[in-house]
Amino acid sequence: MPSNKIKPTEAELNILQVLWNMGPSSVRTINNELNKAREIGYTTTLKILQIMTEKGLVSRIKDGRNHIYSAAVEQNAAQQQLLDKLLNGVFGGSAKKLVMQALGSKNPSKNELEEIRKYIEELEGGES
Amino acid sequence: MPSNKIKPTEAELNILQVLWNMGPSSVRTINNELNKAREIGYTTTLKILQIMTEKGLVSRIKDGRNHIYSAAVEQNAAQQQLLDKLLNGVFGGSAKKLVMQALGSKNPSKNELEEIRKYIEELEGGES
DNA sequence: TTAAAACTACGAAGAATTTCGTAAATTAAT
DNA sequence: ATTAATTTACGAAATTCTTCGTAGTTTTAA
Repeated sequence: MPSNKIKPTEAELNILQVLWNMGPSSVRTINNELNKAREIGYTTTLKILQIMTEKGLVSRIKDGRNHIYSAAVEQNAAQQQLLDKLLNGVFGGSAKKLVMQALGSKNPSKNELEEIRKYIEELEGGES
Repeated sequence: MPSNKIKPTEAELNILQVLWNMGPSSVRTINNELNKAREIGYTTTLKILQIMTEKGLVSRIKDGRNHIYSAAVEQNAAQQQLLDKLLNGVFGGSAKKLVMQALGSKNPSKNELEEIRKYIEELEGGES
């Protein structure tokens, strides 16, 4: 298997989000994005990226004097991992509870609900 | 409103889980439960509980020389809070993606799917 | 060609979290 | 009654995470 356990810290997760949304990016770009939410120093972002490189959470290539960073963990894998943790951690393993709470608290559009309903019907058709 | 923001640390969350599952418990009991997963010293557990008391995450009463601790945050509130975090953190705020991934990866029973489907239909009836 | 600006590396301070040792008090056992 | 065991409080070490300053290099601008 490709990677072990994905356990990004808060700061690392913020950076991964940027990379997932924007694709491969320079430190400058990433830092600019992060600063939309909260002031954070350039070298802070750089440092975290260097740590993430060591951990294998991101990869980087040189582009002139710059580094271009990319997420090295799939968004899906991270989603799955953190979802499992939440599910077992606070929802006692009940996907139903989690799903219902997610649907209830956010208010998804009719379209989204429709898609989810169809998906459920697919699943129901499938197996026990 | 009763409480502000619930932001339990990892260790605190482990303890809350025990309290949610077992109800009000002594330090000894809690520590025993935690030790089923991983070795952890008695005074460590005690210390975390003391910190949690200060933060208002748990409450306690005296029972002879012992303290009996109870969760002071509702499981629901913690669920909501952590769900939001996951949603915004890794699912880009899309409840649909989260729900579908949760349904897809776990495999809920037909009964559960049925309940969820009904719930969705309720929601669809409700609002925009 | 010199000065300013932008970049990486690195160390280390600061903050938050986790861990446990020790002391003091209370209870239980011998 | 002594001793051993159990408990709470507390301090502080150890660990992890976040933040940034400084130094050195490379590029850009004047």
